[in-house]
Amino acid sequence: MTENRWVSTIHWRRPGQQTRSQSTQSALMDAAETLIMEQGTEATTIADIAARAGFSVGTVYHHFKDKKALFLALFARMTEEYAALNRAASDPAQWAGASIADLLAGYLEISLNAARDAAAAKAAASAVVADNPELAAHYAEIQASSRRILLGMILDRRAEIAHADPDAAAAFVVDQMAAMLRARVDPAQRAMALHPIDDGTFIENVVRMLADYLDLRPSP
Amino acid sequence: MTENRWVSTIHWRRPGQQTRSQSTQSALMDAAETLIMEQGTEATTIADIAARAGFSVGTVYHHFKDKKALFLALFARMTEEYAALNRAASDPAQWAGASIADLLAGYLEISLNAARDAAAAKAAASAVVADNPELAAHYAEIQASSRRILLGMILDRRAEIAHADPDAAAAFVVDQMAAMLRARVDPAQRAMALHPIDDGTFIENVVRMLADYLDLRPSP
DNA sequence: ATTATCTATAGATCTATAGATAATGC
DNA sequence: ATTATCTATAGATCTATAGATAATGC
Repeated sequence: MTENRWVSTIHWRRPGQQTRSQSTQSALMDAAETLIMEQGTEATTIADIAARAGFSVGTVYHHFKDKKALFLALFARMTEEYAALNRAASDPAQWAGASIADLLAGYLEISLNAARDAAAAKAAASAVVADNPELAAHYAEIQASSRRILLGMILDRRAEIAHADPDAAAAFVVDQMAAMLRARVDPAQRAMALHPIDDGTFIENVVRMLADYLDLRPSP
Repeated sequence: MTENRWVSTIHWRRPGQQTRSQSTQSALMDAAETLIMEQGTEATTIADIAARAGFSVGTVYHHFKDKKALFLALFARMTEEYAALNRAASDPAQWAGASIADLLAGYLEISLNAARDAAAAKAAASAVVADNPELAAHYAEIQASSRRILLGMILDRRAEIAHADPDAAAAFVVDQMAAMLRARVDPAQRAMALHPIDDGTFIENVVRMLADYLDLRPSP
């Protein structure tokens, strides 16, 4: 084994070195992601992952130091995708002229789309975090940062808020919106809904509820 | 081994037969519950459970047919406790004279208290359900039934609702309240909150938000 | 006598590695 | 020549059982 084949903190193969093998790594990670979502982390064996991706057990260990390294790589991949989405969505220029209600609706729409596209990645990342408490803080911070950005953009439009305590009300609204979004996106929670509605209706009504609470009025 | 020692569908020891051994069963189940919450179902071994409860591996198998039976027993125990709480809380007599806002606040308060008391049981039950998809429907139904009862009680007071579509609005409100409650109770989600508030403030503001959405007015 | 518990272990998995073979790069 | 892959397997766990011993019940 060559030196420095594994980045020490996040033990997977340094990307870009062997372009040829990257598709194998992706295939293994995709397989792991799907299997974790189907049956959880512990029940997902290396042999399972190899078979699902169409490789052998040895190949998995050629690309990843051990099982944990593969799972950490999965977490890092999901994290990066999320951060990229976040950067794109929180570009202030994109929201010039938008009202608070526009911001809320936009956040909900972007999040619902992302959740649909990256359902497997998110579910797998959650499962990995559950088994690796050392990641929990980082994961929480990633989630919180996107909300903090939204909160900042809302508070830039504080003049629209007629609620007696705009700062507390805005933070409350962002937290509760996140809770409603989470329940909407989590299949287990969604199965318990009394009243199935489509995404458009969901967004519309959540925004109305939050806007009423903030007591929004057109900015001067 | 005697015949019929295990109830076939839910494979654990028929209760009441050997009163003497029930405390052992409870101790094993309590240990399993704690361990599952700490490290998940797969990582929790029979040896772990036995050691935590102060018994040997053989004892676990004397009381439970296999690992799955122990987990199903845990699920059933939590289910029964939840159903009992539900029966108590949904007694219409208890809510005579209550407004819709009172109902919402009451539901939130009861749920928060129950969640605090039964955090381990709920977390363990969720983990068990995640590994046993055949339970998911039953679990969802249990959760949904408590919401359905609440919805029924709200609709009995339909006259208070000035929203254009009282039925849809009430169902939406109950679903979103459940989402906010869930986020409040789940430690992982709670860690991401931007704005930490105490239970009383949480209840007060959620009720205000939901009441505004329903556009409640005093019943005639 | 019957039930509860313990000790010891067989059998089944699963992780990770060693060593051989096939595919690419210079 | 170097990297990717496969096959085969050692070593570590973990589940579940068999058989012996201790504790209770009649």
